[in-house]
Amino acid sequence: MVATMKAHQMVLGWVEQEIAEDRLRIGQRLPAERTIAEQLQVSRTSVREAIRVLEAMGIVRSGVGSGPDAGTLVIADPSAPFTSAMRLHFATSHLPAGDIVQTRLLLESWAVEHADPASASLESAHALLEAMDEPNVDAERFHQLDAEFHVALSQAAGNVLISTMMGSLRDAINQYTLDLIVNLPDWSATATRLRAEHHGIYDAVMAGEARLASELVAAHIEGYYREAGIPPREAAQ
Amino acid sequence: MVATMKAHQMVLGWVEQEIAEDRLRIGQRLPAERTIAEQLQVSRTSVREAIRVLEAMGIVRSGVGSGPDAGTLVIADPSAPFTSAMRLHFATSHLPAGDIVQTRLLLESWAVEHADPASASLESAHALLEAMDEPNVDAERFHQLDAEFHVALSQAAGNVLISTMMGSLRDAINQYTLDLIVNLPDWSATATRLRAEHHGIYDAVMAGEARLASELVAAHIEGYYREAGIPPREAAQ
DNA sequence: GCACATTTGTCCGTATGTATT
DNA sequence: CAATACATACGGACAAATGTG
Repeated sequence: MVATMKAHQMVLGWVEQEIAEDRLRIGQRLPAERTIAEQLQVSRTSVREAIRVLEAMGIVRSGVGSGPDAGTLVIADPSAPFTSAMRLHFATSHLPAGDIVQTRLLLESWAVEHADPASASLESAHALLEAMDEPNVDAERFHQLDAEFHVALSQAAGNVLISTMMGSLRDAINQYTLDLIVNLPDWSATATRLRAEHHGIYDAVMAGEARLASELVAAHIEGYYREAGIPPREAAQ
Repeated sequence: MVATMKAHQMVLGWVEQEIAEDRLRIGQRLPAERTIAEQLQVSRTSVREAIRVLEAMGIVRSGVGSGPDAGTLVIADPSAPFTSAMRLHFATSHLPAGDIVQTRLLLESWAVEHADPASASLESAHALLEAMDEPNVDAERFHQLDAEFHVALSQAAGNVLISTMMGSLRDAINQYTLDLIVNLPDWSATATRLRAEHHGIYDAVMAGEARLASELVAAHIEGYYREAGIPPREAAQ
């Protein structure tokens, strides 16, 4: 069992154990690659492969040179694995766009319903609303602000997992939706509608109208994707 | 930009492009590591690092030798990145158990509410029910069957993303909950209750009582974790 | 059964770039 | 301006697995 385990997986297991038993905390640095290699009796190549995987998972970050930003240190970026992996799986066409939209709908309507009106992230949401209200934003810029608005909104519920997933899902189909949105017949009319809906959602959240906010955001997302041509599988919630 | 990009990321980008443009499909093999290295003008080490990352993402699988199981071939296992990354992030203590439970509750109650009574996965769910009804299953075995039952149940809604996430979330806190369950004062009584609740949920799904099934499963999960000592942040749904 | 080719797995040595001291 | 520490990257070499002739 242990003998047949690949060398880099041994390193992965070692790091996981070190973290689980609190010998490695966030912000701390891993030993140098050569040191780990010697300790675990594997080659540096294997250590590097493991570090690459951990990097992709958002568990560590490595930098060259010396000093505070150098070496390999433990971080906590839960969004990293979701975003990149989701994009690739979506590309394989084995993850239907409809499933992604449906999931995003579920997560976001929940998040909005459970948002805390006093949350700081709602302040950034408001700032993004104002930025989108500028008359001279183009479709692409609007789309980006739109994405940030939805993420900020969903952070107000205080569940890092849900807001992280939400953001990653949107990223995964970002290009997909953008391609369709910029080709809309009447972008100006669509933008006006989206602005009004955003304000309606934001106001409902701030007023503590949880149920209404949830319904508004669901309708907003459904309309958005229906216009973009992604078939909504069924109404979530 | 391109010049400063790390060598293995170039390989990752290349693979993603190959997949996105449909030159690389599921089941197909990547060129040999040395071939890729030569094509992209990077070292074999860099190619291997990229393959390790893709492997962790559940995008490829590599085997030694020659033949059908050899080489590096494209697969589609969306659960891989979730399960492993979730476990590690949970270990860093920057992903609260309450958030995980809350998310699982949301996903599973949705899945049950949207389950198709005619789905094949409900047949396996029924088989698992019967296995759990055996009087001589121990706590650990019961726990494992329990986990499989919930996954099978959530697959009946037909959204691969949601059932995958659901399963991974349960995996991430699997050990956590198991440790507490096996130390229950009266395991026998708990098992009896869980059995009854499982049957209730299953029957409601089969009868098309979506709303009821959803409420039952929510109560079931909440009770389960309350007993295990994880503070439920708030009722989801 | 045996030699051979192919391909991943693993390791080592070495050179380079970066940043602190 | 060195010396040091570290990740990055490359190429060569051999082992192990799995087929084919």
